[in-house]
Amino acid sequence: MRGRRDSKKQKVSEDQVHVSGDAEKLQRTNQSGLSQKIPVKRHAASLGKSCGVAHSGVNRKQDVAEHEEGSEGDTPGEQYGGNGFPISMNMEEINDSDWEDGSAHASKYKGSDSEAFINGITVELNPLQDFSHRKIKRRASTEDKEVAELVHKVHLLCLLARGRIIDKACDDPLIQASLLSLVPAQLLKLSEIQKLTGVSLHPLISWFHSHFKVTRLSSEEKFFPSAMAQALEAKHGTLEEIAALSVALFRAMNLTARFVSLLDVVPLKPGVDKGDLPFKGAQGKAKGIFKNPTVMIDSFNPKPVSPAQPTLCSDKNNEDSKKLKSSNATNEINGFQELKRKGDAEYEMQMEMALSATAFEVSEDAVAAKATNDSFPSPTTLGRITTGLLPSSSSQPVATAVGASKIGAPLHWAEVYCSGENSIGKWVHVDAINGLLGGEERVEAAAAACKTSLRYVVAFAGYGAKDVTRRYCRRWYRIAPHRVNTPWWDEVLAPLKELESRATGGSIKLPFTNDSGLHQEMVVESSMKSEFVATGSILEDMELETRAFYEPLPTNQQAYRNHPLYALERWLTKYQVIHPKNPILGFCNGFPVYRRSCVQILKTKEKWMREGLQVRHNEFPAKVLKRIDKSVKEQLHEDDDSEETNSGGTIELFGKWQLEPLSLLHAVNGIVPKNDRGQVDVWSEKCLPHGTVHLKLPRIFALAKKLEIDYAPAMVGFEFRNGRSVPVYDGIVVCSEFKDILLEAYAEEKGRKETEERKRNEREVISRWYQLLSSIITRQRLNNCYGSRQPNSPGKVVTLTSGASNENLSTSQQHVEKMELEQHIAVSVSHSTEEHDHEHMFVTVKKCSLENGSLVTKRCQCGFSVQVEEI
DNA sequence: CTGCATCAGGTGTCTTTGAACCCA
DNA sequence: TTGGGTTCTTTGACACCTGATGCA
Repeated sequence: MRGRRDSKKQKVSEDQVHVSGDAEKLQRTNQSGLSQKIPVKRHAASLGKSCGVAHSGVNRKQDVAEHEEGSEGDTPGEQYGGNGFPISMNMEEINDSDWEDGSAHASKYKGSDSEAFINGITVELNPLQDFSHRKIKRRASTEDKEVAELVHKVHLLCLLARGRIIDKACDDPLIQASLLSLVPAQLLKLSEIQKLTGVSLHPLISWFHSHFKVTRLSSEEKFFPSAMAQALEAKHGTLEEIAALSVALFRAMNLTARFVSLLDVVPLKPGVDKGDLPFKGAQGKAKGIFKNPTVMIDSFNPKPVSPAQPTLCSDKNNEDSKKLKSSNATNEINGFQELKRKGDAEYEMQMEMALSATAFEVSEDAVAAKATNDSFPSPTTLGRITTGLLPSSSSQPVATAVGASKIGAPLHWAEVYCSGENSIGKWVHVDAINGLLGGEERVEAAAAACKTSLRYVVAFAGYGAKDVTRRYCRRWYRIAPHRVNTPWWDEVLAPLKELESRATGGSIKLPFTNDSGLHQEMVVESSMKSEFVATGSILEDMELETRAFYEPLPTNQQAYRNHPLYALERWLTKYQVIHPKNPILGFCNGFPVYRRSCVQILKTKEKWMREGLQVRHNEFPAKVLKRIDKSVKEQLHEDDDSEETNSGGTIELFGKWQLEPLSLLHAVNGIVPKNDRGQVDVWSEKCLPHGTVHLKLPRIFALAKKLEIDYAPAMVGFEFRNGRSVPVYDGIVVCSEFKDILLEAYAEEKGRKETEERKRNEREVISRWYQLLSSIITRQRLNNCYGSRQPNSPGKVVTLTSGASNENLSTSQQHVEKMELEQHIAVSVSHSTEEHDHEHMFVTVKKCSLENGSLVTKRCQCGFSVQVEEI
């Protein structure tokens, strides 16, 4: 509670900061010599309110509320509203939207408006406040999250595309040939080694490391192969270029090599780890994601520093190593000896337990790698690059602290396939820039030390790509939440993986000849290629997947919350249970750690039934929950003795291991088996009782009832309406034998209803026309008797002004009839008016019988006729 | 300074089976 | 009188996530 109270206090304080902060804006914008306080007080006086002067420690919102109340309808209030923001604007909105974005709004109040704005608000400056440290936190909305994810994905795709471009450049035959021409002859023998091992690569990497330097962090916007060629010529360039050159060299020497890139993508979640945003330091130049992530550190201290200390050139390391010793408590000279922190011992023990429990042996290589870890430089050492060639008068933005911390993050390196490693071969990490070999275990730590999160490590070859992050991370559970959803990523990589797989496996390399200095690459595709491709790729996949099994157990309980492999009982939800409770992989703070696969989801019988499953007989609930429900409470009050009520107060949950396929009831003698409510729950077709069908036709229940066929309403789900969830019904369930009868009857009934409806409409139309014509006749008679010379009557077409005449004439047939009648009436009336005083004498000419009477057609000698329906 | 444990609040998801009244 | 249709009113418990805080 204390913490909560404190946070509330802080909130008030923040409000005060807002006021003061805006006062600062006013101060900034009110450059015309106006005092900061005087106008404010003047306005306060004009309002006659004591709220005028803000008093430190008084809630600003209260002040503003009072202010609004007092200024309602007043001119000052209108000024306030008109200059700052509408007076009707909710102050909460103002808090949320306006105060936070100081720079944007500051400009809004410049000029003549500023004074009026100041008049409308009461502030007091607190010079002791440090506004630069004001931190306004806003919870990310769903939209923010979606946007962040989209940006993350786009950035990822851009970096993938970039990697492919670089990879393609590594295959450039000219660059490869040029590189080969530089390599000493004795090193070229490397290509002849049948069973290549990491160790055999040492001389080559050493040579490369001593000849090529990283001198820039960001590349110019230049076509990459050209930039690479220039770097080759100059023997220095960017990280990307030098790493790509190393890959090109390996490929030129007929080694199977990949260009590997750590994709430093913008965070997946909004507002997370903003310091790591690759483009943040670019001073808003909005070109970050398309450039090297370390672009913002272009012009850090140009003091010439020796290149990265290679493991293989250890004599260079001493001095820097000493610096390291003092600067990085976790590292020692080339030793990277981890500090023995609390929990490390437990970690080691758990690691062993996990390994034994998962029955996976740590390969000798892993042990060897661990052993060789001691020979790698620290992440900080990795960060050293040569910057002496940078112009001291660079106009590039000065590096930020955050950006600077990213210097030296391992972003690009190579992987060389060493067939001599293991019995099946192995991809070996080769960082020729830093002279590192087999240092995959170090990459994560080095990246972390340089504030670069290791989330995606992608290997490029053959214009394809493959995610090899697993190889470089030790704690996948930490990375996984920061990666994009797996299906999407897999889908993106699938075609690229195929390309990569084709390029890196299955080629048999013949001994090359080096005639007249020109390297002849002879690669003969083996007839077994496809088999090897599949095997090699799958083996690597297996290797990467297997790493998950010897991932160490986290030492903190929190890490088990969403750990993909391990689970603690305490983090289970109420609908989860551990089953079976073995093996125990280890302990965390005394709590047993289980496999995630042992976490079972529990559901009620009803829920399982919806999935076409039912609980086996004599199975006890895996878990029983107490239901705290209003209705149950009420029920308990009403009927304390009922056992049903007692059981209704709990929820019995069952696990998947207690289930069997749903055995549905059978319809017998045309009777549909129903539930307690006299209905059938049709969650899916699986839930339909045997021998029944679901007929989804409107009002078919009425027909079933009429035909005395047994049926049950089909409840297909629920919808929330009027504050409660109500069942949704769709059609009925009847026995299969009645299906055809019902459908036929339904069709027949439908036809009958349509006919009935049509006849009814016709009768209605006729009736209305009769009314119309009757009124016309009456009108005509009246005209004849009393107003035959009225100006608007003679010779005029009678228009259909009757309200009834326009209704029910929607069909085309009716429309035609109407038009015909109009003509008829027009002719008749016109004719009759020509006869002046003619009085119609109707003679019955036609009589036809109807259902409820007869239709009589009467015609006058003048040609005017009417139809009269006699009932 | 960092990482972890704990707590509390915000947010989103899942839950779920009327009753009164009118009218033909 | 009865059965069918319409209208009324607009949950709340809980899991999960996140930020704040204290502690080692």
